[in-house]
Amino acid sequence: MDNDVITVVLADDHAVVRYGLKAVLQTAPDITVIGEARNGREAVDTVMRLKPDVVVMDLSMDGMDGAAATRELQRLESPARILILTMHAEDEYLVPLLEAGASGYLVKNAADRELVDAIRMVARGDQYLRLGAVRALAKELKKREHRALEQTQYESLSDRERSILRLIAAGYTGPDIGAQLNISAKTVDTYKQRIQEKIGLAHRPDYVRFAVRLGLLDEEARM
Amino acid sequence: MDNDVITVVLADDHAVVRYGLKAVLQTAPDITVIGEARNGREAVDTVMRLKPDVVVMDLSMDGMDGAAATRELQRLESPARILILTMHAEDEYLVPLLEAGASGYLVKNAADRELVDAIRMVARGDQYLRLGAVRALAKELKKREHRALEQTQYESLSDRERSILRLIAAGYTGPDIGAQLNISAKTVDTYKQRIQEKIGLAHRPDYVRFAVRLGLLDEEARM
DNA sequence: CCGGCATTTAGGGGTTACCCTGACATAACT
DNA sequence: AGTTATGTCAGGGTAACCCCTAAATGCCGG
Repeated sequence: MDNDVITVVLADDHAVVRYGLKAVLQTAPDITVIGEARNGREAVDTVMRLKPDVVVMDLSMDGMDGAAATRELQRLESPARILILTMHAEDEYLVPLLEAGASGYLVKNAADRELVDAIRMVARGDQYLRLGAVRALAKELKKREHRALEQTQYESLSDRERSILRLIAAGYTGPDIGAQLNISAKTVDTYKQRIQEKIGLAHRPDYVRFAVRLGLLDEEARM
Repeated sequence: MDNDVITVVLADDHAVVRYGLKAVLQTAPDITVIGEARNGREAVDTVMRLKPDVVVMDLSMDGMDGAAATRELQRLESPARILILTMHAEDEYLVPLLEAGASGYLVKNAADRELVDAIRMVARGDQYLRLGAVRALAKELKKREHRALEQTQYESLSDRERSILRLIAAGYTGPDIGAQLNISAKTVDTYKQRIQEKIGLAHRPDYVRFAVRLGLLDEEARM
């Protein structure tokens, strides 16, 4: 857009972090902070209004988070480059962010210099990724695909089938489940067969693994 | 120590956060930042050298974390007051921190004003706790006690008994377990009874809840 | 040194749960 | 009106579960 100054909008729900980022970026004469946002919603509004070259966005914000805001921002006509900041090296968030259209990914404890470099790189249109992030990419992609498949399968079940799946995984017997739901044990049998036909869960270990991966058992076990 | 100026040391592994904190604290004339540290180890050294009134410490730092550094600092002759900063409202860390000797606990997205107030309070010797943190305290204490009890119970079992417990919770039948461990299904029955006698797990749902709370199922379900 | 005590192993027999096949009712969508 | 999805239930054979009893091993202490 302009070859002289890189305009930046900061999005982070912590005022101290925004102060710190501004302090760092003031040391770079070719970078100017033209706006700030306290959450994803504000970030979208501010970016639409100010049209910066780069958005420096926190990964975890209340309300609309960094990933959702990134997706939203990519819908604009001339989308800004987006550089994601994250507190720790949580590579499991990398894939959906890149899918959402982020151009870079940086840990907050990186050197000040690294932030400035990253902003310049994404402003030029390059991607900025830490070493190691790329390695985690392939592994993570596979895991997410499989988890997404299972989630879809789970959602394809009817309400009753989902209840029976959860209760079987939690270890209840057919008759127990019938008593809890006020239906016959024989009816529970039928749901078991439908679940097997639909998503292939045959024996109890299959149920338990499936439920653990989708986090269905955590709620039941908390006191 | 002195009734005029509160001396502060900042400990956070993110330079941007330290910049931001300094910017906020410069607005308070009665507070002076006299030192900084990038991790728990440095924090201990710096505090021993400078003897500040208050240490503002990040919860999560590489190497020695905030909790460990807090414990360390409490060993000094005239220990500084310690104010813990945390990124999100993770109340589960509250109890060990207070045990370690922290005087206050503050989320980073709190208003700037709140940080200044908190520093003044802990400098006076008062405790600063967010509302809700105290409420979470009793609940958290109970949960920890119960979890510790269950962990002790689990460790009181023999190796074989632990194996059978995990496999039952994972959903395997007696004969399946026997085949996996090369023992008779009848032997598995015996272990079930012993587990019931020792820690009171009678039916499968008891096994599943127990195993979920101790995290025994997570490893099995990961692909 | 030997007699409890914990651990691992196993069988018999009664009760219960599981699996498969088949069936019917309602609502929704075609 | 016919198909599909969903919720409900039953019968009967096979398999698992539960309770009681009991053997062999190994270890620690009187």
